[in-house]
Amino acid sequence: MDLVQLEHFLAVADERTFTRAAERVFRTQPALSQSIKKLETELGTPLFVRDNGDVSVTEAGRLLRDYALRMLKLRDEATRSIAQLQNLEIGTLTIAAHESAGL
Amino acid sequence: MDLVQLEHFLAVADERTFTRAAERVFRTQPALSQSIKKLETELGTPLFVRDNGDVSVTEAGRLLRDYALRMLKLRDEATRSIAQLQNLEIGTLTIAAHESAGL
DNA sequence: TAAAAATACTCCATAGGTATTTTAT
DNA sequence: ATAAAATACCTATGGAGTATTTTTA
Repeated sequence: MDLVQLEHFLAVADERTFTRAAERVFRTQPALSQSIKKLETELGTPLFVRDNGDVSVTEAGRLLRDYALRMLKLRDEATRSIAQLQNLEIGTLTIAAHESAGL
Repeated sequence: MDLVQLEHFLAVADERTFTRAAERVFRTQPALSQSIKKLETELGTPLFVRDNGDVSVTEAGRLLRDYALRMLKLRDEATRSIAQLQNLEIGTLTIAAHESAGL
């Protein structure tokens, strides 16, 4: 299980078709099918039911969806707060330059 | 950023040397150095300070550590709860077999 | 000098693409 | 007959290994 697989999984869960989900994550449909299949194999259970008309999420899929959303949200938070920290550091440097120039 | 990189990162943060961390995650030292470097490049900031004796985590590293722990914990939780769901389903199937046999 | 980290390079596993077939309505 | 998913096959990227060179305590 990795974060890219989880993005693929969420795309299919949301779009309810592999083709549309593939567009959303900028992959081809076969690539996405493989990605999902690999995840299902690793977890040992199907995440989607394909036999009827459209694609629907299984009970295991419903469970995973919640965790996936939380993990991806944490990743985004982490990225943003680290970027913000860098901005703060740059800001501090600027002020320090001002002060030493003034003295 | 992916979950494997985060495991590598946590190993270095804990062990405070790339060599020991590499053993812990069953990789070679150069592989681990590359893995960390790639993460640092992506985040645009160093995660460790190497210039003194041992390896210590930077401010950005301290931030990331918290998120990494939470993400990996969620992954483990997800895996376990899906596995548990499967056990429940197998249990249900067994009972159903019992009942239909009994009737 | 003796540790550990960085660098150079090589290789191969696999993620992802194209082409095609199968499935279902 | 059409649209979507699965399958087959191929290629290229990059993750990880071995060997070696810095680095620093």
